[in-house]
Amino acid sequence: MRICLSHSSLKLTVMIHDRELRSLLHKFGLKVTAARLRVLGVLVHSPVALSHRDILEKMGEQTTDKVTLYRTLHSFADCGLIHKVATKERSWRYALHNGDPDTIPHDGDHAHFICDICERIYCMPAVIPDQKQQVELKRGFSLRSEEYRLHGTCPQCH
Amino acid sequence: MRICLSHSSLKLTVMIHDRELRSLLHKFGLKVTAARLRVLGVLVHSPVALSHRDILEKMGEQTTDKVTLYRTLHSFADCGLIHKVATKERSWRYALHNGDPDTIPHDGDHAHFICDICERIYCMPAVIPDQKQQVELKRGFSLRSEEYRLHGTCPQCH
DNA sequence: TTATTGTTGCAACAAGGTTGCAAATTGTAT
DNA sequence: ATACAATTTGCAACCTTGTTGCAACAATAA
Ligand SMILES: [Mn+2]
Ligand SMILES: [Mn+2]
Ligand SMILES: [Zn+2]
Ligand SMILES: [Zn+2]
Repeated sequence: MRICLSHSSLKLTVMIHDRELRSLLHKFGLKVTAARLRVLGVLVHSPVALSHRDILEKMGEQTTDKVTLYRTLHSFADCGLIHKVATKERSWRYALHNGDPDTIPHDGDHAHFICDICERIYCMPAVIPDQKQQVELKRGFSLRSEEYRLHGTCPQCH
Repeated sequence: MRICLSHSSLKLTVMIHDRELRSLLHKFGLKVTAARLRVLGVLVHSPVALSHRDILEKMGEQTTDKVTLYRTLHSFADCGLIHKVATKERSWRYALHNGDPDTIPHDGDHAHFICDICERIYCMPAVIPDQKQQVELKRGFSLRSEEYRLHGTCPQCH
């Protein structure tokens, strides 16, 4: 089965089968289980970030319990295998962190762009507070974390 | 009853009673009803943004049905009387738009700072995408809206 | 192979929010 | 003041997203 691991950059295309998925789990220090392989399989084939419900539906026959899926997604996100992005509607989307891992670290604060049309989620460079904001921060605000989400139309949908 | 309408700026202090609340509702084109007066009364006396549950609790005796409260908050937010700010935990907080209305328009995109300690929500100046982001946008992304939330410690809690 | 530890499925629960509808209330026109 | 149309309210039922506790089960390491 042929799939594109990096849909947004369209740089590398690889064969993915059980073997690859197992080693991916290994690489992130996760035990290899049937449920995790199935969930990872779904994520790896999706160019867009999926909701819990989306994933459950895409699993079809091979479905898991919904709680197991929540727990699986948590462990994937905790170890950095996937990222978890909040939507406008206050629910979560999950996707392989498929940008260039060197330029877009999973754990650092970075912005996400969500396309109103195709719903694709893009990682954007880290936010650098502009001058005005820096002024505000100097007035006695100290920053611990931030969430920056951009909505609009992506290059593919223009 | 003496309350401070603008807690964050601490600029003007006014008497608020039924009369003022009614005219505030009028000003925003809303029918004056008992429920709205009661909800507005709670919001007007709070220096911090409140959740639906907070408001219900603060209404005590004079409580309304929870659905009525949701609907009331929606109409307040729709007409710009209050603003509705998402928290990290994916729930909503409601507060009078009590910054300087000239510098911080309700409807424009602006950032919110939420204090981890006191939970106060501050409106911050509009976000100006930094250079890197502008580059990304020029690459074919077009921006329609954004949500920018900052978390940390506010001046009052230092 | 077995022991240890992490993972799964199930049922029950919880928060936050919405829908449909009948009854009550508001603003307005007479 | 009265009547009317249009909104608003309360209630019950429902929905979505996500969590908890627990017993059974499976993956790894010794
Ligand atoms: Mn990301
Ligand atoms: Mn605001
Ligand atoms: Zn798109
Ligand atoms: Zn504070």
